Amino acid sequence: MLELAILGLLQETPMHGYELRKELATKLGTIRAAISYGTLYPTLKRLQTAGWITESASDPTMIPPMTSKRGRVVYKITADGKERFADLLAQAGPETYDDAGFGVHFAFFSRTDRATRLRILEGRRRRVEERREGLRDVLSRAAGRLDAYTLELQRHGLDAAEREVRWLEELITNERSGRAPAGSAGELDIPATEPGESPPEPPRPHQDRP
Amino acid sequence: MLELAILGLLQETPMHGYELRKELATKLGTIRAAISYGTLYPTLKRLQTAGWITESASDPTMIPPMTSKRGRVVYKITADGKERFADLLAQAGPETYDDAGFGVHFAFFSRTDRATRLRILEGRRRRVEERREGLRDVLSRAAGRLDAYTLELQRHGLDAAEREVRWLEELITNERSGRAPAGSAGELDIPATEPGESPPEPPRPHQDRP
DNA sequence: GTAGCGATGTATCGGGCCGATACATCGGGG
DNA sequence: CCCCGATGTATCGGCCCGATACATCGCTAC
Repeated sequence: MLELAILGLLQETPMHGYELRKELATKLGTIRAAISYGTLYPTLKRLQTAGWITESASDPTMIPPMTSKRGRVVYKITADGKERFADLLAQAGPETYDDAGFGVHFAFFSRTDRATRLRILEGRRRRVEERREGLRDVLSRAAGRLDAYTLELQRHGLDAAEREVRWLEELITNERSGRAPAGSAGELDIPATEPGESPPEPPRPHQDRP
Repeated sequence: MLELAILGLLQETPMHGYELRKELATKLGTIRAAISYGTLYPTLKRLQTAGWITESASDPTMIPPMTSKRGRVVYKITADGKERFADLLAQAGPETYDDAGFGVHFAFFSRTDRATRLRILEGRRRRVEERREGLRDVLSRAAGRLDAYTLELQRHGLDAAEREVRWLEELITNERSGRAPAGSAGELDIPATEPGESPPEPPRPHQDRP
């Protein structure tokens, strides 16, 4: 999961670990509060070993001071890494539909073609619906067996599940009719890839108002 | 976290692993789908080593057949284990306020005294409020920097956070005025603690839902 | 000036939890 | 009679986390 997120961010611009962590935190703030360094650095090492990213010392953005005793390490995505990123984005395993997996995929939807977006949204919807049904079962069948607080917890969970299904339904409808999310702001932004890199991102059929 | 949940369930009645997993799934269905055996069995071993639970072979509920080649293993909580459970229930570290930690604690609120309940609810509220503020910041300050999908994700997360704060607020109010959750069903059940232990579980008024 | 402090920055270690996998028994339906 | 799905116990590799350690930079306070 982290792999996908890191590759995605490095595709926009090279970064060092600390920066990466902050970007991760704002981009995936809904999913996980902040990635631990105990996760980040080993993962970066792993990606490097696999050849998806490369490490280059000292950073040009820090021009004047920085006597560089121990320079920061800047990570950059490779061609193989970009390929890997595209693969991860498009392919959907079961882990694509849990909270974390879905969140990461969704966060990079602007780099995903519409067919894949729909596939993922529908997969996620199915997942949440199953969860919702499970909770309904518990609340109807096992109601007498559980104490008031446990029941309240289930009720709150059920409410959240129902709400998410509705949210997903709305997103799916929008996708089908060729609209961007909905949003109050949000430019079409992020060119990121050089011209002539990937076929995705269909004509971008504008977006009309809510 | 799992430790607390297992101790809590075994306090009600002895069980074997498979059963434990199912109970865990229904009681904590909102928190984690189903606990993995790769987690459960090592944890049970750990609890056993620590002396909180004991393992006894073959199960009386399976009276007639069961030629018992490899009997099921029934786990039972010890006196030390009950003490440990009480400690874990009352003490609140930072991990008590994340999604999983809070969920488990809340699920055992009927075994917790009111003061602790309030402390935990307020701690959780603070946590969720921080998260909410973080999301608001991103949405106002970094809005132009993020694509439409990422923004939509943040918006949805913000909505969920606001909703949870309201939910917690309601629960806190109820606690202060000496009411149980709200519930549609759910007996006062589970004596569990010997008489003369805690004052909790006051009467239960009502409150409707939409 | 210098001492502390908070932000920036890289890195490791022990441990919890997960998914995949293996293996074994039991009741029932085809 | 045989296979299948539910019941049941158990291990292994691997991801990810929190705690910890260490070093530099720019700022404020004394």
